[in-house]
Amino acid sequence: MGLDDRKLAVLRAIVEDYVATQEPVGSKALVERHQLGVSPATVRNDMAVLEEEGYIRQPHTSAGRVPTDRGYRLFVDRLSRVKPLSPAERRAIERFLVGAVDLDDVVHRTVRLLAQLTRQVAVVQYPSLARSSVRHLELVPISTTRLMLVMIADTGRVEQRLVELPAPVPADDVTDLRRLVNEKLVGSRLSETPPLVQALVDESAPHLRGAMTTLSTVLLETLVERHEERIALAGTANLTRGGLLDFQGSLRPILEALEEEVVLLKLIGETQPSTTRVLIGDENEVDNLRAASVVSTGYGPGATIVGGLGVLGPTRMDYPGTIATVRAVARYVGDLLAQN
Amino acid sequence: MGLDDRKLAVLRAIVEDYVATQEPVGSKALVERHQLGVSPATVRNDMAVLEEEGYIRQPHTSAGRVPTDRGYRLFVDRLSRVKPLSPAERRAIERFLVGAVDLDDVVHRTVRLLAQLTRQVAVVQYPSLARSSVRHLELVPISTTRLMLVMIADTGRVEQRLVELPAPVPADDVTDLRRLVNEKLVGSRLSETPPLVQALVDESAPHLRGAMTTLSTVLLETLVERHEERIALAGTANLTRGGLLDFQGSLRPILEALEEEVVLLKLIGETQPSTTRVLIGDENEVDNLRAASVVSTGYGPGATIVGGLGVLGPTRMDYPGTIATVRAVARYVGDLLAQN
DNA sequence: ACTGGCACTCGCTACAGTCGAGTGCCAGGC
DNA sequence: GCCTGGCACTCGACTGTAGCGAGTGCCAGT
Repeated sequence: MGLDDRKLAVLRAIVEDYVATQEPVGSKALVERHQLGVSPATVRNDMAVLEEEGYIRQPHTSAGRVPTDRGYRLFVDRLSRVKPLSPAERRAIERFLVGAVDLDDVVHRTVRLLAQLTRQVAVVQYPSLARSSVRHLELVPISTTRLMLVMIADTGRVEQRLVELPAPVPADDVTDLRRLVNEKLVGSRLSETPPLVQALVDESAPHLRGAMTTLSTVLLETLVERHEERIALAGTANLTRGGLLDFQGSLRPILEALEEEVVLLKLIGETQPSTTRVLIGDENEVDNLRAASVVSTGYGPGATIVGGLGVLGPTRMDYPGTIATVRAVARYVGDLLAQN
Repeated sequence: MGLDDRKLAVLRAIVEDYVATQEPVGSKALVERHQLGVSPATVRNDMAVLEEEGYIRQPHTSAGRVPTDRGYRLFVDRLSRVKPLSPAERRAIERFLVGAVDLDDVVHRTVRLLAQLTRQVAVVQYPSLARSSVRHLELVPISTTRLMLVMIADTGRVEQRLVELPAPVPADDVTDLRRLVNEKLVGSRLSETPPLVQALVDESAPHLRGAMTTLSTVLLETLVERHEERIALAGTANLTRGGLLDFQGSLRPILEALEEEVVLLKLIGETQPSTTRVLIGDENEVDNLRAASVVSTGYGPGATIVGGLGVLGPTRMDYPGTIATVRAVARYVGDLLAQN
């Protein structure tokens, strides 16, 4: 792969121009707009090599070049520096997140902020229950055979679920149940809960066992499992920028994918390390999103990660800028959670 | 306005054909597909009158006719009967809603069901807090100066909010606060709450007054006000059916409108009587939605209404079918809530 | 190894011509 | 008086042709 420095510079120039203009870029325009110090003919030769290597391609024989997914990949990995945020953006972030009163509020503000700053579709995962620990469990009697189970996590997340008891349970027993589950479970991570919950059932007094069993089932089935991951979404209207040129003319598959929580979680929820993840076009496992790119990262108080957030846009996006924004927002949100 | 029966029949035929084919309909095709018993020439004369009255129009001089918003309005008001649901649809509704475990679950299932059946964008408002009454209020101490206020409404809705207390409050006082707010507020409608809450502050013992004041503020400000209305949305991908022919080629304004909760509430939240409301194109107050129609209705246990639900689609939609589906789903959801 | 020149490709636009669906109008018939 | 068949007309959709120009690949020359 004889990709000398100049060829890389050419690739970078192509990506930058194409992202800016949304039009295939030719050799002549390239030398005019960037100081490459060589003639169009030379650039053409370089382009031929780049095309052969699969970094760029020609939409039509007589058109300029367009980066391929592979080209964007190389650009992101080796040719771009993360743009520092403008002071204006910095201020926007701070102003937007100050005054959040609630976890719900934080998440909603964040997703809107992210959509607005990047001008793309923003996705924010609520702090994952699997990565939270229990701060408090509350049992509220609704009737003699129904309880409302409310779980408050240390991340501020609150989940509730109706529990149908197999038999009527008197108020005193509810008090006992409440005390028991709190004694055993408060402070423990939900992902490590199953054995604890089992022990809870085994150790409870006979007259509580029936209620405790259904209670534990609900806890395990609905609160611990992935099913209860939550997602906030904003900025879908941004998909229509670039008037159907992006996404090869059909928003349909994208919108469909965005309606599936499972898909969204896959996109932004699997961020383990604190690095920012960039998925470009094809690299995406979801078929519907092969015309899109995703920039995502984890967030959380301090160094721990409790959830993911990111944005989705056309492969033709401003990667350095987007990456910088996503990171910055994640950091601010993490700080906000840390104060909690 | 000399709109005799035949002219109305012609209008009905035009609407039905246009909705089915999505193409301007001409006089010849009309007499072929409907038994009007007259010749194309006669139909043409009728069409000329209908056009003069503003019920239909010609997109181009040499094209067929297309209904105007006014034409759809007349069609909906006087020319269509509500289609009975097919047994298949009936079954789909039942199957879909059975097994809902939670209010959240009910709402999510409902909105997806509605989107799927009507093949349009579905919107479901959570039971309005203003129309609910308090079943229980729970105060969970997070720290000495922070409480989590959890409100459970009789509609099954659960809202929580963090309360920052002005001064540390010992556990015993929290118990007192909990008892007081529950004694006073349980059973009352939230819309009628303000005086009760005020009384609560006035009557509380001096050492509780500070905490009670902020508590009441939170109750009033965030739980009672419109701000806390919630909305579920599904089926945005359906906007892309009809490949950009609907919505005059731009989804942008629609998607923007759908991101604004306030707008959605205006659309479906203002349903007072139990009748189904149909807003066609221009009739809509939201500028962004002047190319769309909305069919909405209220739902609730029995005859009371606790929230709204509906669908949004192109003005060119199957009104009778959509109206029938929306009504049926609303009724089923109401029944489901009544069982609660 | 780079550059200028040149022939070539091919999409885009404009233009002319044809086709046909659909209309409006009018004279004639029930 | 209302309906009908006929006829001339309009105009969008489609087709084919031609010219333009951006952009390329290649080659010979420095």
